[in-house]
Amino acid sequence: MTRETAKVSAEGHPLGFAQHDHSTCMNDALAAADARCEEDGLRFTPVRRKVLEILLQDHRALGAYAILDKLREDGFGSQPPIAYRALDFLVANGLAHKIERLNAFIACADTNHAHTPAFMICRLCNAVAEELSSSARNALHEVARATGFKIERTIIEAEGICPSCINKTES
Amino acid sequence: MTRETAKVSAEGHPLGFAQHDHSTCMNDALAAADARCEEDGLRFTPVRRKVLEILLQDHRALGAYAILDKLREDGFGSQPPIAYRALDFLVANGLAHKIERLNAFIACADTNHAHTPAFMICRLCNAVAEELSSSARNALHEVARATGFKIERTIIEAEGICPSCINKTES
DNA sequence: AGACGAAATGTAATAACATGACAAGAGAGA
DNA sequence: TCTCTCTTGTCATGTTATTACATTTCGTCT
Repeated sequence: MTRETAKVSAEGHPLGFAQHDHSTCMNDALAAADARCEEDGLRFTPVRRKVLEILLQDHRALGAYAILDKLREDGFGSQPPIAYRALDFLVANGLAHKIERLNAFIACADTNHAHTPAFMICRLCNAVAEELSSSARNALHEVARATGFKIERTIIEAEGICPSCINKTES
Repeated sequence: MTRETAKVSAEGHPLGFAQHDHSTCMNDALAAADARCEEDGLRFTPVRRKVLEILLQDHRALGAYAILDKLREDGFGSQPPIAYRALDFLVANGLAHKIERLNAFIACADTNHAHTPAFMICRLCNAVAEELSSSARNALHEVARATGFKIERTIIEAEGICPSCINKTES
């Protein structure tokens, strides 16, 4: 996987590797974010909203600098901290996630619950699926409890090939 | 956690957060690596061996540039690819692991088995414990199978506070 | 409304992490 | 020895992330 394809890959079905109504999903997510920020007294400022829009629009993991490019196009500031601060806010409040394997960010697929999901990353099409229930996290917590380690955050990512890419290579 | 402490932190008990006989553990690991490379027809060259020694010596996660500094001190080349190539070799052959959360590398704590362990990362002392059995990985594989996703690599890391740092903050 | 403190933003500079490209050297087998 | 492959040395560059500080915006108190 080159860095280039990581940034501009044109394929894949990120939301659980399944097709969906994109404009609806975007509007819903933004509305949910509005409601959530309102409720929690968070300031959902223009940059923050814009970054979330960008992430939702692309619907895949995006590097901070890719986001920064889009911000610039839309007349926002273009220095790295602009993007990183907005991303910090979104991640801190569960509206987006960081994919450590890719050093990239993705909009949260389920704003309704606080969660630390698992991710499945396709190395061919760069689609990223968010796995919400994740029994893996529970398993990890059990191990930690046995060790006396206090978990504050879990990072669970699987890298491999998504169903749709498996089909393509088989044919 | 600053980048500085990440590089030179002086405390912590990385091997499962437990104390151990360090020189023995280092010699054993190097001997095991020698044997393993011999067996598999791998070229365990001086740079590669040196990088493994550095990782074993520090016994914690080390960034590529920290390793590079030590290589330079020992008369090896000092350009980034020197370190990255050796690290690639070690990681590819299970002699070291990359901690994605830290963009850093750590010597493998159990060279005898091929494995993809889980890691517990203390954000106070930067100790990293390797968890070998990891039922979390099994759970992840089950989820993937249900989805039709083909896992090639798993990344399971927990960030939090290790037992010894919990004790310190309590007192 | 005016003053104040906290939070957020704008901007420059720099640090930290990682790869590409190509030349030169070392080892294994014909 | 020739040659092919793997490894190393080196320069250059690309990518990701933070520090520091000035400025603005926003809520709140009076």
